This record gives sequence, structure tokens and C-alpha cells, in this order.
Amino acid sequence: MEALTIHEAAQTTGWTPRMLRYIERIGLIEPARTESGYRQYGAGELQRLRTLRELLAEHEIGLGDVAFALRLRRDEALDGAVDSWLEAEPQRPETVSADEWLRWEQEKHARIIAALTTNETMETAA
Amino acid sequence: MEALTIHEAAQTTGWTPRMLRYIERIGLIEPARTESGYRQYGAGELQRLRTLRELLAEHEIGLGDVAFALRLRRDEALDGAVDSWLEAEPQRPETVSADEWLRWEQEKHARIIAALTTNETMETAA
DNA sequence: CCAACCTTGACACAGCTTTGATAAGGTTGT
DNA sequence: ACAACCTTATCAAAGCTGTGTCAAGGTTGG
Repeated sequence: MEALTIHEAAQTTGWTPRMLRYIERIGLIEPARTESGYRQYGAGELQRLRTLRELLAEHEIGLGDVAFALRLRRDEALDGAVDSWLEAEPQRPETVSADEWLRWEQEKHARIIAALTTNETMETAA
Repeated sequence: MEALTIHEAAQTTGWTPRMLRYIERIGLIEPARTESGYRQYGAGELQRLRTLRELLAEHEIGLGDVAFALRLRRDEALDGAVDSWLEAEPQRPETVSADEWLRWEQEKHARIIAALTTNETMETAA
């Protein structure tokens, strides 16, 4: 036996067994099962359970939000529909020039990397 | 002057004034205001209100879901964090080498003990 | 100046989400 | 063979979402 049971996994990750089942039910983490149906949490799942906790805490989001993000990623039609609805959003302070927009897009990637590789709040306050 | 008041906008879009205020509160559609604070719905907003209805109905999602998608789009750090968490999704026990597994097993007990002594919110075994 | 709008704020309620507890029964290791 | 796990299903409670309605007061147009 190389995987942890649900109680062991709960203990090492800080969740409760109940929540582990719930997290499975909403499709976030689905551990393998033994012949007889016992859940088996492997190292990958344990790691993801821990980072999931951090994700929720650091950004004040809920499990349902992550589940929705997953749904977006799996349902291309939905993703496109939502995205194109948001795309039309005329909320920007003022219409930016094509130049500014291009630059924004180019810097976007760098900002994401930065956000992921630093633990600090990025105060690149424009 | 071609902007509609909240009641007029509600009637032409199928929402209620109450919901239009709610939709504004969660950041989805924020109409301009007159000097005295009256909401002014323009053609663009009316169109978006109608397509928002379709979006929700066609994909069985809620306003909160769209609000979250908007948040993702505005908060790059959050978007990156969620995305990278989901990225690791296909991780399964067998993706981990036997070496790592062995080490994991050896440390398992210590981890559980540590988790128990540093996190007393889980006094299960009730 | 008055009716008919608008504003924000609050109370209310159904329904869904999140989480716990408990029951009835199967699996496992010693 | 028995304790200590595991499973699913169900009941329950706290909290959030979506929505209506009403109140107190400001704005507007005829």
C-alpha cells in the first residue's frame, strides 16, 4: 500500500475526510480507488490538496469558484461564451490606444510569471 | 439623450430594476450616472443585459459565476494562481517515481504526527 | 408643486452550498 | 473475530445568493 487513506490524507493536508469527499464530488480531486472502493491519495493528490488550501486562503475564493474555473477549462463552448461576453465590456476607464493595449498584452505574461514566482504582493501599481 | 432609466432598461431587457442594481453591485454592468445619480443605460448596456440573460440560461450558470470569471480577468495574480493549480490536474499516483514513494512512506508517520501536533482543529476520534 | 420617477438601505425569504454527524453495512490487519 | 477502519446515503444547520418589497428621501417634468 503506497497511498494514504482518506483519514490519513485529511490529517496531512488539514482537510476533514468529509471535505475530501466533497472536493471529489465537485470534481476537483478524484483519487484512485482500491479494488474494494477505498480512496487512495497519492503524493500528487496530497500536494494538490495543500496548494488548494493556500489558493483559497490567499485569494479569498471558494471551492465552487475553483470548480467553475475547472468547468470553464473543460467546456470550451462555455469558456468561449463567457469570454466573449466579458470581452465586450466597455468598463475600461478610457478607451486605450491600440499601442497601449498591445503593450498591456505583451506584459501580461511577465506579470503572471512574476505573480507566481514571488510570494509578495506585487505593487507594480501602474 | 438616448439613455434609459433603470425601469425602462428593466422592461426592455427582461430583468427587474432590483436585479439591475444587483448586477451592478457584483460588477457585471455599471451604467453611467447623471449628475444627480440616476443610472443611465445606453444601447451597449442594454445589449449586454440581454446577452447576459442568454448566457446564464444556455449554460446553466449563475451571476456569481460570471462575476468570478470577470474577477479572474481583472486579477492577473488570481488568474495565474487558479490556472496553475488546474494545470497540474492530471497528476496521479503512478506519475510519481518509486523512489519518491519510498521516501514519502518513510516520512508518512512523522508527517501525520507533525500535522496533529501543530493543528488541533482536528480532534476527530470523537 | 405634485405625481412619478429615482436613490440607498434594510428586512425577508426560498433555495442552494458548505460542512458536520450519524446510520447501516463492507474491508482489513493482527 | 474483532477493532478500526472504509463506503454510501441521509438529516441538519449555518451561510450565501438571488430576489421581492418597503421606507425615507432626492429629482424631474408638466
